[in-house]
Amino acid sequence: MQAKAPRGTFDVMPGEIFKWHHIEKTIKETAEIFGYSEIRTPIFEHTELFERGVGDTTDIVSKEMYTFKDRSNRSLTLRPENTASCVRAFIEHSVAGGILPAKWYYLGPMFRYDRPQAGRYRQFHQFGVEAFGSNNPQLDAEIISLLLQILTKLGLQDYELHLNSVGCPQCREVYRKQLVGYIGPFKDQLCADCLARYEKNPLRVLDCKVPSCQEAIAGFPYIYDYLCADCLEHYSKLRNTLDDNQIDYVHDNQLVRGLDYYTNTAFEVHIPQIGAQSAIGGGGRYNGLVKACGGPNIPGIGFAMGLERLLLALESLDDQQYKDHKLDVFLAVMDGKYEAQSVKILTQLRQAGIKADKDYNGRSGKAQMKYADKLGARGVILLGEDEMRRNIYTLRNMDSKEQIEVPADHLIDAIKKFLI
RNA sequence: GUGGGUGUAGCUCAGUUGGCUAGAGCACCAGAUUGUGGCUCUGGGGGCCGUGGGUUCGAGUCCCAUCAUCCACCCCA
Repeated sequence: MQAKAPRGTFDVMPGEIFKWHHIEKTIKETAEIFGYSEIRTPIFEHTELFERGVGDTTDIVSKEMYTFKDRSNRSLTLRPENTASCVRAFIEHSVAGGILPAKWYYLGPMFRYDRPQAGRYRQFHQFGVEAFGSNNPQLDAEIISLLLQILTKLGLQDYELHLNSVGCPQCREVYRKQLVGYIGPFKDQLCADCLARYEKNPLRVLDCKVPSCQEAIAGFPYIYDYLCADCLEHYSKLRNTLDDNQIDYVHDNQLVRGLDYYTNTAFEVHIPQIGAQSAIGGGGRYNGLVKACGGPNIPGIGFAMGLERLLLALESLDDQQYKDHKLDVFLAVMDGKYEAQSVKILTQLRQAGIKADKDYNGRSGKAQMKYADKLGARGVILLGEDEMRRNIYTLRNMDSKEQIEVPADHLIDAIKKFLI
């Protein structure tokens, strides 16, 4: 039995949790300003949901899922992402029969069996949004804008937005056939990975980083050159909307997302400083997904954002601004015979909503002062022989060192006036 | 799944060509005259030297394996 969290997982200890609270709060507030409501789906789902919803040729499904059998021999899988679950919930609860678009957000842990490295964990956390029931490119722009606004609110400036369109099944099929024809003669120049991509998902050969592959495919057309009239219009409307709203982006012909269900808009936001895993968020349109999962023919769009990566990017920022005094007052008991009395006072303070604590380890008076200081107390209440006899308390302000005596009956008011 | 780096106290690290009871700083605890914090000084607790083998009179130091961790590939958040 070793005390060690499993590989690729980690604890967020109490001293660090304020960072998480801060980004979670910012994220939720922003999503709600944009009109998105939280949805919580199960941490595990039927394995089949991910196989169909994510695509069984993807790396995620083919080699990264935590899949297990339950006691009734059902095959279940810890969610590797949350879009498939949202689609399932959308269908299961017949949301399409209500007001559309349905605008949802989620926040929670995801699981992928990957080799850990900077910004990549086996249990990691994503924030994401999904909007079902509109194909309006303004909605694509809204989603991108939401993602960027969160980054801005958190104080992150140095991000890059990459944008592309992967077309619809019709124009992509035309392009795919052309591309296969182009690549065919150069097959022997491709790396082993690209040879596999050539068979399964030839578009992905385009963003291979192996130099020999890049040489082999140099000059080949991109999907952009094959977009049909509708897809091209969708893409230019999106770009116009972004331009109108001063959102900078880079058109990236090589941005081809790994998940099978994407149509039209694809985007990624990178923060290069955080390492090789620099994609802090990414997403796109998935107009065929709801139908593919057995629902009505309803379009959708969404993105996901990695919270650990967000934290990495935020690490350079000043921590202090998020920290607060942990305690309003510390109750220092200078004489052991008043221990019982101190517990009663503590109870009153806490009932009055004052953040208060005391020593439980028999510290001396001096040590209690040190302890109060380390706990970040604004003030200390001194309780000893003198105070008990005169029915008062001594109140010390830890910042100003000022000390006053207050009648026992007025303790709560005095604390609020003197310290808070 | 592949490659490289690293594993010594809670944390950051020293530890000379293998050789006495394994060290420092920070952190923690206790003192520095009687009921008072941050600075300073003094003292103290705490180490299967990642784990398991091997070489040797002798291994923290060398060799092998294994695990973990970090970084990169891959993929992605």
